[in-house]
Order: sequence, then C-alpha cells, then structure tokens
Amino acid sequence: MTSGRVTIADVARRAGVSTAAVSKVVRGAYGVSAEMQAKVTQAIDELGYRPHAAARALRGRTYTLGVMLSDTRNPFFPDIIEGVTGRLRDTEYQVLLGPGGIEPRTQARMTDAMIDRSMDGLILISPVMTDAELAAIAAAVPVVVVGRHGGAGASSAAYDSVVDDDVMGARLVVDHLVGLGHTRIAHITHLERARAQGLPHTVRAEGYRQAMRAHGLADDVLATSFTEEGGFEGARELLARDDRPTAIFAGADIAALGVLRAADEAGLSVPEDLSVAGYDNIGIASLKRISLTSVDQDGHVIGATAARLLVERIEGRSRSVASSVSPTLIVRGTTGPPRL
Amino acid sequence: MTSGRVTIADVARRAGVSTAAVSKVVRGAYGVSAEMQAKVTQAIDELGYRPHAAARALRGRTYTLGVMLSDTRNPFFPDIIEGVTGRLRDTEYQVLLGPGGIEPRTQARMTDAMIDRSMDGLILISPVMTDAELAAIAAAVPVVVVGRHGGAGASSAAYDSVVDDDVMGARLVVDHLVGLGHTRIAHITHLERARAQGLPHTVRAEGYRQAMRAHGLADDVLATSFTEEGGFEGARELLARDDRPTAIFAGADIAALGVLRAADEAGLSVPEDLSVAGYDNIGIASLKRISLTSVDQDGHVIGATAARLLVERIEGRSRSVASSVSPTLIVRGTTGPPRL
DNA sequence: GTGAAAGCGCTAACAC
DNA sequence: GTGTTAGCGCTTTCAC
Repeated sequence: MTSGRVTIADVARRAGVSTAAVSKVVRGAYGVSAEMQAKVTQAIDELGYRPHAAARALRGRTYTLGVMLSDTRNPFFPDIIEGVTGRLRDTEYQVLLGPGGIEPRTQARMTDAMIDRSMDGLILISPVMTDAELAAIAAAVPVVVVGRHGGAGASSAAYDSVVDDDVMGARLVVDHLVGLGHTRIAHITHLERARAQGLPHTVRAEGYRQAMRAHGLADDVLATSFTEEGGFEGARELLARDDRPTAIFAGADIAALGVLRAADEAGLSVPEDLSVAGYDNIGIASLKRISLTSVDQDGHVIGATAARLLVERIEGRSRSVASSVSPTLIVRGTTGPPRL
Repeated sequence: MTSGRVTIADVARRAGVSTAAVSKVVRGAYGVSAEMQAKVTQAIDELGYRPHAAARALRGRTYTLGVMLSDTRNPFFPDIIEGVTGRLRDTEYQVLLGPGGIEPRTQARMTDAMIDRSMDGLILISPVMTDAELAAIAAAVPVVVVGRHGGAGASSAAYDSVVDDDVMGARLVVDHLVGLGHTRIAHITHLERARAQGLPHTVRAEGYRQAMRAHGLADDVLATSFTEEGGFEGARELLARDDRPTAIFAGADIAALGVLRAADEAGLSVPEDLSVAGYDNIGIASLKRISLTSVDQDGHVIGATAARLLVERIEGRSRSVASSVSPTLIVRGTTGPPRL
C-alpha cells in the first residue's frame, strides 16, 4: 500500500492526458475544458488518487495549517480548536496541532518544526516569545497570534492578532457587582513573570482598575497565581481583613474555585456573605454544584476569526489586522447582593 | 527568509564536500570519517541549516509522528500527550496532533491527511472506526491504538495497542467500597451506540460485574450517559428506589459530578448517606470542594508506552504488542463507610 | 570513505 | 486548451 501509492502519472495515463492537466484539475486552476475536467475526475475516483502533500510542498502549498498550543491543559483550547477547524471544514486546508509546551525554547522548536514541514500558515496560541522572535517567524510564514494583546508597535505589522477584550470582560464583572450593590470588590490576579507582556491577566487587572475608578471605588488587587491554591490563599488573606471585601473577582475560574473553597472554610455562604466571579467560563463553572458567575470568551469565534485571518494572509493580504472579540458575562449562582 | 532557505547544497559548498556526505552526517549514517563529520557539523551550525522535511519525505522519513485525537475535550488527553512528547523529547521525532472529531468520517479524513503528509507513524486515541478500517490504515503506516480493548483477533496483529486495565480499575473501586462495608453498590455506565466495541465504558461495566460477583453481591447497572446530566438522571433514578444503593460507582468522573448534585438535591450527605466514586481522575476531582474518589489512568505512562511501541514498530518490529497499563485508586472524601 | 547522478511526486513556465 | 519539461531539496545506489 505504501509503495503502491497512486500518483499523478497513474491518473494521467488512465485519463489519457498529461500530468500537468491532472495537476490543474486537482488544484482547480485555470484553463481546463469541462470534458477534460470530467475525464480526470473520473480517473481520480477510479484510482482513489490523493495528492502527496510532501511532493506538493516542494513546489507549492501543503494545504496544512499549524496551530501551536502553548499549554495543552488550557481549558478553552478545545473551543478555539473547534472554531478553527469549523471555519476550515469546507476548504482543502487541514489543521495540525503542535504541542509547544510552556517554555520559550520548546515553543521555538515547535514553530521551527512546523516551518520545516512547509506549513502554509501558523496560528500561535498564547506564545511565550519575544516580539522579535515572533517577527522572525512571521517573516518566514503567515502568522496569526491569539491571546497576546497589542504590544510592539512596528513589528506587530508582520502578523495578525486575535484577542479577547479582557478590559471589557473585567468591566462587565465590576459593573455587575456594583449593580448588585457591592463596593468592596477585590481582584485576584496572577503574579507576573517579568518577561512576557500584554498577557491576559495583566489586561484583566488593568480593566478591573479602570472599571473601579469609573465607579469611584477604590481598587484592591492581590497577586497570587491562577491555580486553585492561588485563589484559596488569596481569598484567605482577603477574608481575614477587618473590612473584608463583599465580592472577589478572580482573573481565572480555576482561581475562583479556590476562592469558593476559602469561603467554605471560613463559614461564609456564597453569595450571601461573599460574591465570587471568575473568568474563562470553563466547563465546570456551569455544573449546578459550582454554578460560578464567569466571563465567557467565546473560543469558537476567536478560533474562527484566527482561521479566517490566516487564510486571508496566505491568499495575499499584507496589511495587518488586529481583531478583538467581545466577551459575555454569564451570571450564575455565586454572585448576588451583599448582605445589608 | 522563505526563499532564502539554507539547503544541503549550501552546506556542502561551505564544507567543501558533496551533498551526499552532508546527508549522511545529518542522518548519522555509516561511512563518514571523523574529519568530515566535523567539517560538516561546523558548516551546518554556521549556516543554521535545518533539513527540509517535505524534501526528505519524498525519499525517506519525515521524522513526524501523528497523534489523532478523537475528542479534544477529553480531560486526560493532555496527560497522554505529555507522555508521548516526553518520551520523544530527546529523539529527532516531532509530534503533531490531529483533531479527528468524533465522527468516523472526520476521523478517516484526518488519518488520510496524516498519511498524505508522509508521517512515519500514527497513534490513534480512542478511534471510532471499524477494525477493518484500522487494519487498512495500519497497512499503510505503523500504528498504535490507544483506548480500545483487545477485539478482532487476526486483524489486530497489524497494529499495537495500549489500554488502561479497565477491568482492574472497576475492581479496585468495588473492592474499596466492599471493604468499607457497602453491599448495595450501583454502577452508572454509558449507553452503547451499537457499532464500536471494546470501548472503555463497556469494559468498566463488565469489570464491575465481575467484581461484584466475586464478592457474592448482586450487580446493578444503569445505562445513561457520561455527562453531568447523565450522572444526575441516573442517580436520581437509583436514589428513588426503596432499597436505594449506599454507593454509586460512575464509569466517568463527569457523571460522578452529576451524581453528587443528585445527592445534594435529595438532601443526602456524602459520604455518610451515599458514597460516590468516579473514573479518570480528572483535574477537578482533586479540588477540595469536590474531593472525588476516582480511578487514575496514568495518562503519562499510557502516552509514553504508545510512543515507545510506535518507534519500535517504525524501526522494524513486526510482531504485534498489546500493552495494558494498571490504574490506581485515588481515595478521597466522597467514599466512606455506609451509615449503619 | 567519498562523490556523481538518478529520481521521489508534484507544480509552473513555456511551447505548441 | 493542452502537453513538455525543468526543477523543488533530499536520499540512495553505484562508481571510484
């Protein structure tokens, strides 16, 4: 089977035409008569011919798009991937995912590997690289970056980007809580590892500050980490204060789960004694037993947008595009009016 | 940069040798003097040469292994993938993931695409295909199937397989519950969609039955679905009975979460009134607020084993291997002695 | 031990 | 509108 592969020459012989003609029909290129089209198509079907991607790669495209994942465990990757594959379903492009790991080095190795495999374009999800590295990759292949905000003026023109509007997401939460009557609203964020910038947690924290200011309220940001433990520790510290907050907005659902545990342990009932909101709307947030108010990023739209932009780039657009997807607040059982 | 790619000819020129020599050095093949080895290696470094995978594919290997994912949302995929990539880290193989979807058709399209891209071997995770289709793929490329039990005698010789020992996992749960004093232990399984066989849930249910029988207890299997709702509905039905079970073993954690909700709503406390156990040990099972007793599959070992077997196959083994990985029971807060 | 040369399957000029 | 042909970058006999 491997060696007995059907080639374009077999099809040409069968249809009684040249290989060039077959190639044109396969690619849907210009200059083929309906008659030839029919003959070739029939021969292809009879023989079960499928173009050999590697051979194509040597001259033209591979019709392969790569998606580099920075962290396979990230709970909204599946949505983004579904968005990407859904958008590409009826095209001839195939999507392959590359587990890049969380280290800049392993991510670089993966993007190199994808370029070596002649992929036609790359979607990088939350890449941990310098803008210079990103620009270098974008110089070699069309690139769309997902999940990194704005950043580096000039060099960013080399690639397109899609982000969740994290400022808006944070504002939705604050507005919701203020609307319920809360005034002491704390925010738990992720402790920054100096190097990368424009990361979602930074933007969410900034959005929170802006929104609080807009309401004339004092902000209160605590940086731990986006883990269950991080949320737990942060909440424990916040709840130990004299004038403890009546609401805690965690920058990620996983941390919000830790906050809920801290509330449990402190004997506080949610949402009566403490309102809790998260970000990302991960699957379990909707479980009745959790029922966490959260900001939904609509990974489908993000993925579909990234796919659309990438194909546009491949097909010739050179002007760079930065797309921002609006999040939605999903109100559930963990937020309510503060006790009077 | 794209057009300015460094080729083997550039390296050969720089080192003052033939392209054939460079090729041998790159592949670590026989018959190269130490001196040539040194010259070539230096030229490669100076020029930053990386072999072009597509060009290699036309003659030899691509050093690319494909992992077909049947359902990106499956919570233990990340572990399996980490196991695979971890095992391959220090080899020259690269791993690319293919989102195959849950339909046989889309999965077939993905495996075709991977074969068209000349991947050296494929790992198929929980593929939904007939054994004949699997055999056809295995005839074209080395294959390791993960998550499908035994099955089709003869044809299975065409590929290797790695499975979790689901019979053992089910027994661990039953033994644990019986040891605590339970006798009325019910099992919630997934309603079978006729076609595929040897699927984990079937084997888990069978393992549960065997274990119950071994203890001289009557089994009690209810088939709903492996969703939160499925677990909820199943548990509601079970708990409405006169002699309701004192323990429910759900064949998947997600369903166990539904069972917990049903217990909450019925006013039963866990584990005093009802013990609950799941399977898969998904991330949130360990959250203090959930603390679900569950069976852990060790996806790392499963992934690493699959990678090892695949590489062995590629390098020549023809005898087929079926590997079974032992699961572990993680006892947490949802199981305890029944109320007397 | 090393190099020359023939392809692998396909695409893209360029002739016809 | 269709066919001929020259490579793409690499691997692999086969001479030397």
